Amino acid sequence: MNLDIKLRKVIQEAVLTLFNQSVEQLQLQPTNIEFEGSHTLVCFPLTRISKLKPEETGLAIGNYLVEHSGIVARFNVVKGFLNLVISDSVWMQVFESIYADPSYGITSPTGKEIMVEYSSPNTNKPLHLGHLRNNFLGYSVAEIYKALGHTVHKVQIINDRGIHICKSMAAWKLFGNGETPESSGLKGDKLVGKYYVEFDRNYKAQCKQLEEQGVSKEEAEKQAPIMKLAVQMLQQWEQKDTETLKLWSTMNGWVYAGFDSTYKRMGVDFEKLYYESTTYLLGKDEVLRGVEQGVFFKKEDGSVWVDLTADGLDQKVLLRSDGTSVYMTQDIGTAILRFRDFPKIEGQVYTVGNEQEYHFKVLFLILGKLGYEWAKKCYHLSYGMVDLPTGKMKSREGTVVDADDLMDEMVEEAEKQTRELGKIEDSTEQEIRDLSEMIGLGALKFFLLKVDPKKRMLFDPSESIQLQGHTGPFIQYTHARIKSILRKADSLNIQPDVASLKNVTSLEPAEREVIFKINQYSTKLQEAAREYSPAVVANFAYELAKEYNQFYQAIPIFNEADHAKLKFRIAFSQVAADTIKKAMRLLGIQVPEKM
RNA sequence: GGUCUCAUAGCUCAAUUGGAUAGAGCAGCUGCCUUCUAAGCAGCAGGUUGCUGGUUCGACUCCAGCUGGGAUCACCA
Repeated sequence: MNLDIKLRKVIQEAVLTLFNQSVEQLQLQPTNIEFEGSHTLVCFPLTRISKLKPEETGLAIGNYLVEHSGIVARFNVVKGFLNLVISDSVWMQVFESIYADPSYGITSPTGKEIMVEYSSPNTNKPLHLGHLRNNFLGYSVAEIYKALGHTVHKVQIINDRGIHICKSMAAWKLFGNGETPESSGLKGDKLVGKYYVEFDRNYKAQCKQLEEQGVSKEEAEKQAPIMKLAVQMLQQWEQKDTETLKLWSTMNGWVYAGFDSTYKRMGVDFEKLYYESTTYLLGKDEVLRGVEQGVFFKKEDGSVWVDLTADGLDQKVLLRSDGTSVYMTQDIGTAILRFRDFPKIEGQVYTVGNEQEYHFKVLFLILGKLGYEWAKKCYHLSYGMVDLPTGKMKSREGTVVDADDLMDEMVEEAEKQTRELGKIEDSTEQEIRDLSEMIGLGALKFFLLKVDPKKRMLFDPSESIQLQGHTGPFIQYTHARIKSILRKADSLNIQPDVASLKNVTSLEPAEREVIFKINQYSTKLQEAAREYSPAVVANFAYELAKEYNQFYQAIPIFNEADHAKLKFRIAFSQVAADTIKKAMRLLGIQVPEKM
């Protein structure tokens, strides 16, 4: 049984015995470093029950625990805080149970299913820094839920339809001269992105020219020939014009090939892809059904609305007067379709930036009004924007940080530092490149995941590329370091086993700290899932690595004369490395054997 | 303007969800490689938690107001 749970139980027992009353909630927290002990009971809330001063309450409980618990060796009371010292034999038991359990931290299947949506880019531009945060977050949240025994379906919706892709198509048709990814050597998404920029450039020039001829701004924006072409192509697309459809699917195909290689490098994956072009009509029936049921209403011009003023929001349009769908309509259809495809899922997690908070509030309310119980189990994993030192990323100002370029830079920097440190002399060129890839991506992922998803964050390229300190590579390094010890132990034929652990009766403070951290793993995992926050896992991995390094620096392992203790330290290092690896895996970060 | 949200060391982030003297990293300064990997460890310095009130044994955390950022409120996606 988990130590914290055990401790809570005996404290509850103490309170019941001493004060003749039961308590549900106990405030148990880690002890501050300046006091002796590992667990601290906050006594203030208990004074109502004990009818004693906080100090006296702590003293009474402390004495009881030392005498009856078999867990607590001694204690001290500072103000209203009862600091408990857990006996080393108990710490050893905790360690032993983790060590002996090969599936520690892996929960058996719960039978619960959820869906996680992430990425969901438009198909007119390459992926950028914002998508990286999105992808790493969504992927990691999915992995965290999997680790807790849930079945998770990773999906995305691809916005392959609409005026944005038609803009790229229009520009390509006018200026492309048949250019392809093959002919240009450009990645497909980059090529299509290039024509999107080309569209914008020409569109602006045409607008300006028209305005100089005396046309009003609004009129110019409509009349610009290139825009007229894009709009015309959208209409032709909707009329299923063969030639337009062909170009559309060709260019989208280029984009998907480009995205695929980027996703592969990022290490993210999807079980199923939803395409807007195939789902955009599905919401319409549901909306019309809603009109019949009276949850929506129709205006005189034929447009359909939902009234959310009772929920503190306003009225939203669901179908245009010409009967066509809006974005919201599509999302209604897609959500319902997903629950049909995966009938066992309890809910959905939408990994989408916080600028769409209002949209999802409305979406979930509407799904609830349509009578879908699962609407309550839908969650918008809303994350903050990634800012640059210069402010927001603006495509028109060319300040967008491209995902592929950024990964290249990070890996390049990792390789540079790896070679400078010169620890890899016996490695092949290929091994150095693989290692650099692992470190560069580890740095990037950790950087984006260590921050609370809800908060907007700053990406300063010069600082973000750091590989020391509170970073992924620091943790990767700690893992590699431990592996080096394990290799040495193996070569010395030191084989740790459960039996020899029984002969270890005392622990060094640094060892206790590491066991304490490792013991927190499952609690942290649950917290991360509850909060939809990989940052909890990231910071746990960092703290564990930090604690281990302190142990590593303080205690030379192989100098130990006591053979049982030596074996324990090898076992202990093994568990630390495994836990680091497991935690990092949930972030999508690999750890090396050597670095 | 309405609604939502954020503000913590010079910079980037934490703070066990109301608990002790608010912690890390980077940047700066000082030590530690003849011993298991110095991408490390130890230490110094750095704070009126945006401001003003309130709630209570206790507030970075909750409430109100103010200041300053950001988002959102389209028959756009």
